Amino acid sequence: MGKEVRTRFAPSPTGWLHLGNARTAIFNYLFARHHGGDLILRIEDTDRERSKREYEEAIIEDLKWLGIEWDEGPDIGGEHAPYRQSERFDIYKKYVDELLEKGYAYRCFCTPEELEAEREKAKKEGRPYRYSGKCRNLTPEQVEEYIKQGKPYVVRFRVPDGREIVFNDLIKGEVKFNVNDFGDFVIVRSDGSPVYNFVVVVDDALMEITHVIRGEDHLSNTPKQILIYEALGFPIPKFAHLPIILGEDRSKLSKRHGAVSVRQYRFDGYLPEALLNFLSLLGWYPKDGKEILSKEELIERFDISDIHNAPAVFNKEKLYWMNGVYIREVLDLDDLTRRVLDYLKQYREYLDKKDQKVAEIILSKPYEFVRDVVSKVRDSFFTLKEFPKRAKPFFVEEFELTPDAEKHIQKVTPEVAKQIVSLYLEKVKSMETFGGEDFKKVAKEVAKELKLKPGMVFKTLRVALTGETQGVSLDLLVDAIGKEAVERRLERFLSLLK
RNA sequence: GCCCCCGUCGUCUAGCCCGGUCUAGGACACCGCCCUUUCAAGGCGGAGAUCGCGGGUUCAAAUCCCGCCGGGGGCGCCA
Repeated sequence: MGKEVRTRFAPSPTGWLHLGNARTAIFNYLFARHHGGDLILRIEDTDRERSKREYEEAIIEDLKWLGIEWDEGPDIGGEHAPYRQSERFDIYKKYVDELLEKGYAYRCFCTPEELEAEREKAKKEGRPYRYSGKCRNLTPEQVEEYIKQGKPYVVRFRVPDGREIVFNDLIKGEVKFNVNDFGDFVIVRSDGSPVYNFVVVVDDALMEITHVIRGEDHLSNTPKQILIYEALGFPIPKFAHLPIILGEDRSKLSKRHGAVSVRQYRFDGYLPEALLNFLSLLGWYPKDGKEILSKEELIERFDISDIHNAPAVFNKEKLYWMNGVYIREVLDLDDLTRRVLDYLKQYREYLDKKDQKVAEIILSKPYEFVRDVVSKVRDSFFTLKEFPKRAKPFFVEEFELTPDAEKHIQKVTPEVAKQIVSLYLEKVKSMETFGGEDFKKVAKEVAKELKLKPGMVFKTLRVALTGETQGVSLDLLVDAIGKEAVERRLERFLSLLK
């Protein structure tokens, strides 16, 4: 109670968690934690048509996955429960009654058709549409009569004439609106359900939210909300409107731009730490310029006044790079290995057919072996999804030659390839032990004895051992799979040549 | 149409509030070289922004003022 900072994230469960909303959640989280305050999760499901419980669950799961923690919410409760707006209708009703009683709101019996006509007319005359105020001054008797007749009605907020609303946005600075730019707006629908602009105010006030941090698309709603705060006698919180995230074509990021949900990135093998880090840097930058930051470092450095106020284009290339940094530099080996394994277990279906097979093999191998492979290839894959492709040579012995590999064999001629591989195999067999450090030495011997360029020998051996013309260092591969596997593969390759 | 927000390399941004140290710094992407059996990673270097445009103010402007242009968001019984 009475914490100095309380923020909230209030998604509506009409789809998966969108990157833009995720960033809003992150900023609310960072801000709250930086100030030792609380974050409240509230579900805005007043739109019964579009809200779905499964989306709510998905959003909660994605938020948790990202590493965001809240102190009160529908899943954990709290002293301001319930946290789903659909369960708070009684509360809203009380405040609607209060507004009605005090004259701040009134019942409007206009039909959708009438309103549509008003809108048309305004458009034709080239002036901005505003509700005419037709029902503004109905007498109590008229209202009673209409109600008795069973006429449906909405409740509208009575907007005072000519008021200028000024507020100091934490990001935008001083913002002014003239209340005449919008007419008396609806706060309760004809089906009795209250509308967003009204319920946010009631909830934010009752939940003692001190800082409302949300997307810039809500900026023009703010004056309406301030009017309601005032009418209800609630203290007005501080507002901070985040610049929105744009797609490559500089329009608001949406499905058209491809993957825009947190979940999609998860399926694509992104790490939550990387996504959190990246999203934090969209419109905000730490003073010391450090880009790779843990959650704790982000919390420590986060300062809302450093938020850039121009919209930011979502640059997936950089996210991709950053994910790679987390894979090769940030996570410790066991952690990384665990994540690779978990990913393959859970999201195998998102891999190519070929990679799915590789994934199965990987999952069948002992943990230590997989970890060893991960340590050897971690600087060459950028998403978890790419691991099977990169690690394939370590796991698959019955491979086919890629077109490039095929071409290479034709180029050196199958005869010479056979010579190289046979001689190499012979040498390996004659050795007591054969490890990564021997690989190069023996290859050079072979090149010398056959009077061939070392490069050609190496490439041929690569094809013989992996079926590919490029990939991990062969000494690392040999180290991991061991002498016997090398012999098996070389023999198999020779048999393939026949 | 009306209201509001925004405008530094292709992109994310530092600097702008408190004019000079900015011949505008960093990161991603791009190009080259090095390392290397290949790819990747890594190291080094390069190219890339007359700070949207035009006027002022000033000895001096990315930084202050004005106008314009451009981009975006909002104008619902959606949130």
